Amino acid sequence: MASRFNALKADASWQKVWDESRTFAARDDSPKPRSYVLEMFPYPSGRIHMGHVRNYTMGDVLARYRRMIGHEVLHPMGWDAFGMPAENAAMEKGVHPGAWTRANIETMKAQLKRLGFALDWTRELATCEPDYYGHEQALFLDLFKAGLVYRKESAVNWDPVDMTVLANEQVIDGRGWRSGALVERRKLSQWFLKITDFADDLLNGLGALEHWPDKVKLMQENWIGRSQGLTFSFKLSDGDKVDVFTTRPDTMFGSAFVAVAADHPIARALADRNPDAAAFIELCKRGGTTAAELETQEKLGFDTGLTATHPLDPAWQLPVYIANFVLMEYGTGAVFGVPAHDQRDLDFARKYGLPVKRVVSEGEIEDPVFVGNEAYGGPGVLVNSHFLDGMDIEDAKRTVISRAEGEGWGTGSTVFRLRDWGVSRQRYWGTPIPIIHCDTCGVVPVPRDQLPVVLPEDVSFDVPGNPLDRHTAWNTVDCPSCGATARRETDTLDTFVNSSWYFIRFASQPEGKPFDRAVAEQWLPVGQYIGGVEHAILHLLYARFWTRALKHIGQLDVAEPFAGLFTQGMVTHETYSRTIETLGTDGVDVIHKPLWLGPDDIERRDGGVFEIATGEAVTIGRVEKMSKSKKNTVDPEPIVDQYGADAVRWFMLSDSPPERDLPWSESGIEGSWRFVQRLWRLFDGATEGGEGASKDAALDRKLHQTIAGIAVDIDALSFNKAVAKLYALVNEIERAAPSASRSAAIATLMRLVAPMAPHIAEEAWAAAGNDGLIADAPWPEVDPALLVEDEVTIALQVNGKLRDTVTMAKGTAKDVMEALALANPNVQRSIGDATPKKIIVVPDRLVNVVA
RNA sequence: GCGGACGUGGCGGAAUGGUAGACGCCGGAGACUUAAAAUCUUCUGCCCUUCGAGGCGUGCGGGUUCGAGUCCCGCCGUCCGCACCA
Repeated sequence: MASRFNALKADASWQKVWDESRTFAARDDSPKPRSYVLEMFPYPSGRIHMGHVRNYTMGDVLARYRRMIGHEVLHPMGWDAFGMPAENAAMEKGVHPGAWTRANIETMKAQLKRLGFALDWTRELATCEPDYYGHEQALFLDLFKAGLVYRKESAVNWDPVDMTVLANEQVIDGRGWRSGALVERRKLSQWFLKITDFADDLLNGLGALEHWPDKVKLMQENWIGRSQGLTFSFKLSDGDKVDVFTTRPDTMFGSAFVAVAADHPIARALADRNPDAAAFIELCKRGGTTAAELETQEKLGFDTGLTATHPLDPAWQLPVYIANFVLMEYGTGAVFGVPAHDQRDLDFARKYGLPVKRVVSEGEIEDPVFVGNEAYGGPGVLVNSHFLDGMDIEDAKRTVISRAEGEGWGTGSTVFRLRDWGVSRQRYWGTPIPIIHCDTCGVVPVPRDQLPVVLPEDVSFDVPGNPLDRHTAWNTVDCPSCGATARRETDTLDTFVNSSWYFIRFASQPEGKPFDRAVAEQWLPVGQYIGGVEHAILHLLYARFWTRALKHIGQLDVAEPFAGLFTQGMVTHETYSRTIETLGTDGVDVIHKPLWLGPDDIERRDGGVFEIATGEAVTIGRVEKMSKSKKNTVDPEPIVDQYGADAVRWFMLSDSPPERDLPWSESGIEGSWRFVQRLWRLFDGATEGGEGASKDAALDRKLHQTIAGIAVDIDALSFNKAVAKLYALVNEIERAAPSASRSAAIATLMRLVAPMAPHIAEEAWAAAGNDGLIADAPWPEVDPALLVEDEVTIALQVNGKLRDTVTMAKGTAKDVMEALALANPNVQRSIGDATPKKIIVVPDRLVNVVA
């Protein structure tokens, strides 16, 4: 008789079977159609969290479903194992980063296994092992040889807490993305990858990514930031010249000044002989870079005393300023100011009393004197602009550019916001950059036969900074070129380099080289990539670049690494807090602030919520992303212990659309657990023999509609809809009287739930006497004849309002429908004395009487 | 400031321009039980009700349409990304 489904026991036994039979190992030589399903690999921080569970469950459902429809599926897992937390742990706990990382991997791997993911563990990799990063070093040298790697002295973002350089992308509001410390500017010799060589291609390539979210494509587009315009020269009064870039060459006749960045060569030259200029430049550098500071920061300038000759009017001299709002990193580091049509220029002009001349008019206004403090940037017609007068903006741009090119003082040009990728990190726990610095030979690549350059194990973290710098036994080497004593590069690679090609290594991992081209090309691109939207720019852009770079050097012919991308929402939870009083920094003021409490710290009683430890009343806060700081995390492991893997997986897929946030709740997981038990009661009952040989046509139809429906939903990653359809099917099976149809439906249901709840599906499959694994079973076939209803419910409307519904045979003739509608008492009552003016009949849908 | 997404019951959310609220959660009532748990049945947008029905409902205001959650215009709100990018 019906027993309980023992999830703990079933989970373990089926996981063991899958493991031992290598059920999910992908075959490189398979003749089947291929599916590469990949979720962003985790950083081994210690334990898995609900975000991982949700991410990997989604990928798993897709992978298992694709197997069932006959694909050879590659669904691998590995570890993004280099990074700063390991070094932080080393400093705080005195444990070696490698030992810490490898222990975390063991823990997390065991946790992932308990969720029964259909992963090919034979391809597992960890980026911190020499057999991964050694190949990365080889690829780095290939790119170096191809001229895609260079070294330059540059101002870098220095994180004073983590004691490292950060990429621009890792600076958020002027603070380090990890430490939150205010970033300083420093000059260091750094390694760069020439991502800007591919700026155009990276931008254009977005157009072909049909299965990427528009949002992510747009974010990348904005990040790459292509601007078309004119780059041209001003002759300066000292005989020098200055190049500027503008997207508005049409406004040439509205210019009032030229401004250069504080670190522009002209500014630096002036500072050498003018202490006031030097002081101004210092002032500019001190300015904060946060959004709030920038918004309120005044536009400041320093008059260099130089003048610039307007290229279209030799008699016209413009003052040249050093200005705090001009960026050296963008364009040419110099601009010409058109105050009437650019807000920053207007602010600047008003402050220094410069002329403000209107050159674009949106209507009747043609007065050259521009009034007000709001620049006009909209459409219009050129005015006060000599030969440009009367043209629209685009015409005027073209005219000025062709004139500049004809006269030789400027060229039409494209400028990108994207900068080259600085990959040097002054850290230990990363891929050593395979370069040797020799006093005589300069920069010398490590010879291939000396790869991998392995990280030394014996390092100490008792002082800040990079331990590799202090490790002279490691960093002192003979120059491969001249044999003299030389020094190893002690910078390591940004961890984003590790994740820029791991998906290629998953597809093919030979021993002697990074990948086998033919094998990798069979699997790539990744068909469906799933991960958090936080990687929309950095990781995804770098991986796209790396793929292009490999293509450029002839190692891999793949246009894009990820054909399909899905960004899943976060797992959220209520927050709990009570207010505590604490003294402010002055030691006097009393500040009220929330003390966050965890879900296990509180209890609900007497209609309220209280802290268990103190009995104090607790405030329920907003539902937020699970985070340690808000203490609203739920550890997956005890949940799996209590409810089993299938219930947890089911909950992860239920209710919320996968791209939106999923609010974790106790009642939700209990509901999922109840459903698993409901399934078991059906499956268990089915083995007792399906009594009756009768057909149940309605149930047959429902079953086949469900098979077809959830296939569509899974393909679209609409797991919540697939789950709802399964609930509806189960409801109907439970209500149905015993019949052959019902028994068949239950047998089919096993396969329908197999991608989502694989353990109970295997258990039921085996109990029903089937051979082999349900994981290897084919997806049920759909009988197309059963997808169409033979009866339909028709809505009867009067003036668009629903008055009744009637059931009739599908395909009922229009005039019959109309007659039935007019004969309907509810319709008649609603029409009353009025005469129908018009009757709309939509076959198999509705009749609308307009009266 | 620029760009984007979203707004539907107490909650998560369904809905090719055609019966709004599928499915789940919470909640109510009942059955089974000595009792509880589990399970099952049933109700569950709001208002009004003479129990036949009716009215109102998808952030707000307009519009297109026989018909709008869905399309168009204008607001409001929430969230996300970028941000002195010339």
